[in-house]
Amino acid sequence: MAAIVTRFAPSPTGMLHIGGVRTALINWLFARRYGGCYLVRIEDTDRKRSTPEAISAIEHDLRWLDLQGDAAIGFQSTRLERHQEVALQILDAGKAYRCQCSPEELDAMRSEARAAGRTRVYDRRCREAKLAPDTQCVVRLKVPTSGETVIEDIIQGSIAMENDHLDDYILLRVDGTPTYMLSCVVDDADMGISHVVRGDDHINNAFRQLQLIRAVNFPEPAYAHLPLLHGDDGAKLSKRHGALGIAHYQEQGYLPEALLNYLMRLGWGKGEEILSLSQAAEIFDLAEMSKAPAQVDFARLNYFNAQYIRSLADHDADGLIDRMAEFGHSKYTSLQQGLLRRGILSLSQRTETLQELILAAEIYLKAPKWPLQESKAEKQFLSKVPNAGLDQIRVQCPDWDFSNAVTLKNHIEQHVAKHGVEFGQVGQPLRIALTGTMRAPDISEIMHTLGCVEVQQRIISALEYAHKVMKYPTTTR
RNA sequence: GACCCCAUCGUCUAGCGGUUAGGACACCACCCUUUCAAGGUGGGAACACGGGUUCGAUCCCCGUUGGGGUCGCCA
Repeated sequence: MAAIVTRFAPSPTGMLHIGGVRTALINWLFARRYGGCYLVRIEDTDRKRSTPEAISAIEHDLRWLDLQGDAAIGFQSTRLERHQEVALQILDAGKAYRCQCSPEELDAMRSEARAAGRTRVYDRRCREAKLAPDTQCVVRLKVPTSGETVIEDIIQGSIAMENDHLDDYILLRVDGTPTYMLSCVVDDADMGISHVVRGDDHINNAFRQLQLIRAVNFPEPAYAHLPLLHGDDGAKLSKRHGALGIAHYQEQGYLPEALLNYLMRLGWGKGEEILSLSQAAEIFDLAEMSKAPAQVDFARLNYFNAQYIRSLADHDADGLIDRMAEFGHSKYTSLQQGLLRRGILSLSQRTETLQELILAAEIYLKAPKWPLQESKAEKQFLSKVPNAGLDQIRVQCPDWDFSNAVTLKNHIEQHVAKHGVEFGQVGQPLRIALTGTMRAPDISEIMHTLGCVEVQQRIISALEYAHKVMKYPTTTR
């Protein structure tokens, strides 16, 4: 078999959305599976609609996802002359012709065709006119008027289309620039693309592109048309869903590998659900993909992201902390890093995104500010603090072993037993004194993470506040 | 409207003629428990419909319905 070469070919007319990323990912996966090459090409032949902002956004997004392609990103606009050359070649061969129909005439044909229930719009009136090169006109491809074109699509199976339903579509515009149909086919051929893997909104293009490929005798690529993704409301997903731009997911604190893992599982169910890209690349195949469209489900995406965050916290805490710093555009001091290293695992069990993780980590990086933001927590604290003996804990701290949470738990349990109360009567106010919130990790976990000195200081601050508002004694002395 | 495609729990999926239709997310209950989680156990929940083919259809064929895509001098 010839070398496998795939490509992802976004047009820079807007944000890269989740559907486009999935297409890129599938291209990547397939190329990797068969030791092939995955390329990226920007389809910017429409210079009116392509923007430099969109191009840099796409480059940024692909870099974030690490789906940049195995060679430098190509730009279709740089290959104008080659596209024109091929068009002229087809023209010379008599397989294309000049057409001078105006947009107005075409509009008329369009409504006529629609009214008549015809798929083909253009009535081919210039087909045999043999217009001179100097007249203002476009170049159209002569599509066979009979027979049918069959695509053996790797995902969709065999799809047939009657040639008479196909238009003599435009290759070169009036201004001489190539259309997408032309440049796509030429670039695919010149880049040696063996497998065209794209959204199934391109199925109809495949029939038409095949006519062009045959007209110029390019090798025919294999096709695989992916069913499109739908939004969670069942509506179609598109560039117009601004909120679904990939940058949005990055800003929310999703991990690219989690997003990709989630996306990979839409339409492909082989192997374990949580599968790294390299694991997936070992077993992936296009033929196994579902023909049915899938809806994106953010709850499920969150689950995948949470799994990745937890696994990172468990196996590569420093790596995760680095990513938190990067995400928050901040740099942690070595003291803070130490705190995070100790606390990250239990924090990760209650967060789904980097953003949430950073927020949750504040309990270790910042002492609670009294009065508390969380008034319910403050009420809870004030009501239980008189019987909790927090100051005794503070005094005993230096004698306790802070090196791990298990021994700390024993110390606290002994303290609780001495007081003859329920654990919660001490644990609750202590947790709030230490973190300022009721939603926090295990109390001994918190103390272990914070360390003796910080625990003492936070207890003092909390008791001072209690004293201030309810004349509660700050020390046992 | 014409053409093309699709159809298993709410969602993502497994299934490739004979299964108690499996798993995951979400949801509910219980357990664990010092809060919040995580974890564990259990539960409800699906083959769109109608015809065939067959001893037997979720699976094969044909319709219907529903959904999607395309119909640009956009890509």
